[in-house]
Amino acid sequence: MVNVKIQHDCKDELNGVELRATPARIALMHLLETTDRPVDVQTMISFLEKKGIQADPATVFRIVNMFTEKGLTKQIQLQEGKSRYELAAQNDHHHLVCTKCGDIQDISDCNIEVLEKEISLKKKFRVTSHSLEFFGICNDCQKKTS
Amino acid sequence: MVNVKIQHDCKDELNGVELRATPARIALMHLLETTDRPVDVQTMISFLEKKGIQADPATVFRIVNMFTEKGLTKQIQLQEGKSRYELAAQNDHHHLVCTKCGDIQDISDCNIEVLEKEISLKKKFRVTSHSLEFFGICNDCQKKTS
DNA sequence: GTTTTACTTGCGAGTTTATTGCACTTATGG
DNA sequence: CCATAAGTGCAATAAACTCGCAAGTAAAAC
Ligand SMILES: [Mn+2]
Ligand SMILES: [Mn+2]
Ligand SMILES: [Zn+2]
Ligand SMILES: [Zn+2]
Repeated sequence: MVNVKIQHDCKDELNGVELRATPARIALMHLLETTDRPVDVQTMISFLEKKGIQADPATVFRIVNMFTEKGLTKQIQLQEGKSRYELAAQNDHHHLVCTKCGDIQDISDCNIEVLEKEISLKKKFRVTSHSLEFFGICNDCQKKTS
Repeated sequence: MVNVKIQHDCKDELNGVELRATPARIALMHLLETTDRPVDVQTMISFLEKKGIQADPATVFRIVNMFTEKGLTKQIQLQEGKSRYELAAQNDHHHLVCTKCGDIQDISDCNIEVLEKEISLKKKFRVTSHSLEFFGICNDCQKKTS
């Protein structure tokens, strides 16, 4: 009974939101499920290439837009002039971005919700989402002599 | 003694950071000083045109980069795929971005510093800056029947 | 006030990120 | 297996932004 669950192929996730399970989409879902940081389109293209799936940039842009539209992924922008994508299933969290090595870490348990409520009341602004990012130097980079 | 202080020409601010006071720079400093929301490059170009100063986009991009480098302005990105700029002299604050009309309001007094300290300790990440934006529907847009 | 010089700008070319139309291909349901 | 709707590749296009270089100008030196 070893290896009964060989490796799921994301077919269900994709068909579940009325998207066809194409090689590129399956591979990208795997990538997103196994990566601990938000992924940009260029990284996706390289990843697909390594897997033997050549995909046109236009296609990958269309895929991530679809994924986001269907609620599979969340699009985030970390002041880089490009978008990154991560699974929407993850609970609300934010990021630590190292301005030296580019490392991106998740942080949770920021009780921003408290702030949100204050804003709703004080400013009469109906908050639907927020983005909070911290920039600085990660632990590793602090150790490096530079 | 009316109108003794005609209208200051930002020459001091500019020369103070070793930048020459050119017409475009002076006009843009005025714009930034009198606008209550972060300004993007296209808006700057239109503004200059209205003032009779035609400026090449490359020049305006260079100007805002210089301003930011010299510490006159802060560059911010509100998930729009482009940068906006506001005076760095303003105290630390964040923004409410209406996803309907594009309105941008300032918010201050978010004690993010508390969070920053926690992160420094827990994650050993040296925070140098942060970005916090709330997206939603502004008061005016809530009233509109849509 | 004129000259000098370093700083600025305009222009053109080029890069990166992203979108769109259209013909061709493929996943999916029957 | 077939039909068809959905997806993809390719080419064109667009917006944001950068860079080199020649020409222009602000500021300082005379
Ligand atoms: Mn994340
Ligand atoms: Mn502001
Ligand atoms: Zn780092
Ligand atoms: Zn609004």
